[in-house]
This record gives sequence, structure tokens and C-alpha cells, in this order.
Amino acid sequence: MIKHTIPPELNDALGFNLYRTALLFRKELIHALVDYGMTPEQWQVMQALWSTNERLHQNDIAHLTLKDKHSLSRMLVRLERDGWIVRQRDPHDARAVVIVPTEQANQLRETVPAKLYAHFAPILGVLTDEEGRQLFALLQKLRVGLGDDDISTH
Amino acid sequence: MIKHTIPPELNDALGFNLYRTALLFRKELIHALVDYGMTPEQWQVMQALWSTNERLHQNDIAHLTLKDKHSLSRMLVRLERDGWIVRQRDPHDARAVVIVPTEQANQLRETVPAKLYAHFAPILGVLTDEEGRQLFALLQKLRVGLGDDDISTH
DNA sequence: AGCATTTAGTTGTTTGGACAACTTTTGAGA
DNA sequence: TCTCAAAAGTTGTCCAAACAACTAAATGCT
Repeated sequence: MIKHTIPPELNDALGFNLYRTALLFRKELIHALVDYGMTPEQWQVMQALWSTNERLHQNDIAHLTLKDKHSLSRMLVRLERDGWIVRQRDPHDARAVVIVPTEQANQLRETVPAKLYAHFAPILGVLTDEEGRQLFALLQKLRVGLGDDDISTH
Repeated sequence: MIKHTIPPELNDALGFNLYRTALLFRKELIHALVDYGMTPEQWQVMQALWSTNERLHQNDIAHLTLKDKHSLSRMLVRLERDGWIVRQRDPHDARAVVIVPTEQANQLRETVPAKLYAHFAPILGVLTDEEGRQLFALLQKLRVGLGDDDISTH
């Protein structure tokens, strides 16, 4: 792959801008999700679970979400405590735990995405369709540079 | 401002992509900074300090970095403990604390940016100059949508 | 001047990220 | 088959974000 050379000022500014945009985006997501009793990180885990019909192990979820197994382990304790998932021992591997979303969680799946769309539509509306697609493509490309192994997802 | 309507799939995918790119970027920054004993968040605070010649109050830094005063208060305790800053009582306002970078910190300022540039050059090199500028502009635009009051910075 | 409001910062609690050390089970090689 | 390394999770520690409750000083209003 051809490596270009981005000038130092742009290097700085891009990182700053990316960091800051993501921070603001997360803050929005917090407020969009708070009514459902869920954090952005928890929502992200649930989306990973819903992204496949497989019965996922904790390791699988950690990989899908870029979280490490330590943090995820404790997140799953809270998700189970709050009734979003159940953990089942894997009958084929006594070490492993299979994570299954509950009915309560599956109901969120029906309603929340539309609410999130409504929340973010005016925000993302500052971009035209074309700009949105460009931004998507550029971020995707940057993810490759950042060594994301799992570029296919979304 | 004209609001366009981005379709739901792109809405989802943009958020996902932004979140994920920022996560990966932060992980890189952790590794790029670990040799200097500094975290990305601490580096961000130091950059805010260096971005002006003013003697900043904690509130100013919180505003510049989008951090809340609670987290920042504790971050500054650690930054002082590790010798990067000193906190001085403001003679004009007995409530306020003025934050001043130490000589030790100012030395980092001389050397680290070049190291960071070297670290990120190959990563950002997957984008052409033109693409880098586009990405910058699109993120900037999105930040407006996200209600960033301080768009001028960088 | 006196009192209420606002402002600057700290402390407590919960959630989450990074990394090290640990337990248990699996699997692979001699 | 036996042993030993790898894999799946948990627990502990520190750093940081979000939000509530608090202290103390400054401001503003009458």
C-alpha cells in the first residue's frame, strides 16, 4: 500500500478533530440512551450480540467491540445484573461462557434504533448525503491505517 | 442552516465508524505516549495549557478539553503529583487555582510532538493529502452539528 | 452593609479502559 | 498417557468520565 505523507499540522489537527468529534458524539449518545437505562458501551455490546445469530463467547464480543476481556467481564456482570443478558456455561467447553440477550433486551432492539435515528438525524443533517458517504469512506480508510482487522463490520 | 436527511443505515454506520476509529486512534496514542509516562488525556490537558500564554484556571482547561471539572480536578492532582504542573492560588480570586506547566513538562513539549508525528505518519499515510484535508473538513462540519462551541481551536 | 446567588473547586459513587496476575480447562506434543 | 503450553474468564489496581452533593469565596441586589 502506498503511504503518503501528511504534513505535521494536519497530523495534529486530524487527531485533535477526530478525538473531539468522537467525544461529542459519545456525549450525545449518553443522552439519547439514558431513558432506556443503557450506556453507549452497553449498547455497543448489545449490538455486537445482535449482529449475529451465533451464541457468542465473551472473547468473541471482546473482539467485535475492541474491548479487552477484563473490562468486558465486568461489563457483562452489570448487563446481567440489569437483566439485559444471561450467561450460560458452554456445554462443549467448561471454560467458556455463552452470552444470550434477554427478552427485555430484544424489546429494546425493536424500539430504540428509531429513537436514536430521530435523535441524530438533525445532528448528522449538517452533512449532505454525499458528505456523509465521503466521511464514512474516509473513516473506513483510516481504520485500515489503524490496523483494524475487522473492516467488514458495517 | 440547511438540514439534510441522512438515511438510517448511514446514520448507524457513521456513528459506528466514528466511534471505532476514535477508539483505535486512542489506543495508538496510548502506545505512542507510554514512554513519556503520559496518558492521552494528560497530553490533551498539557496541550490545552500550551495553546495559550494565559495563566489558565481549571474551568478554562475543562472548557478547552470538554472535560468536566470533577474529572479534571482529579486529573490535575495526578499531573501535579507526577511533576507536570503546579497549582497556584490565584491572588485575585481566592476560589480559583492557576495551573502552570513545569519545566519538566516544557521539555516534553520540545521533543514529543516530533515523536508523535513519526508514530502517526505511516498510519495517516493511508490517506492522501487531499483526503486528509477532506476528512478534517468533514469532521469539523460534524462538530458544528454536535454543538461544539469552540470550533476555532485548530 | 447584609443577604442571596453564582462561581471555583473538591469529594463520593458508578461505569468503563488498560494491564498484570491468577485459576481452571483444553489441547497438543513427546 | 502424561505433561505442559495455550485459551477463557476473573480479580486487583490505576486512570478517567459522568453526575450529585458539598465548601468556600465572590458578586450582585436591595
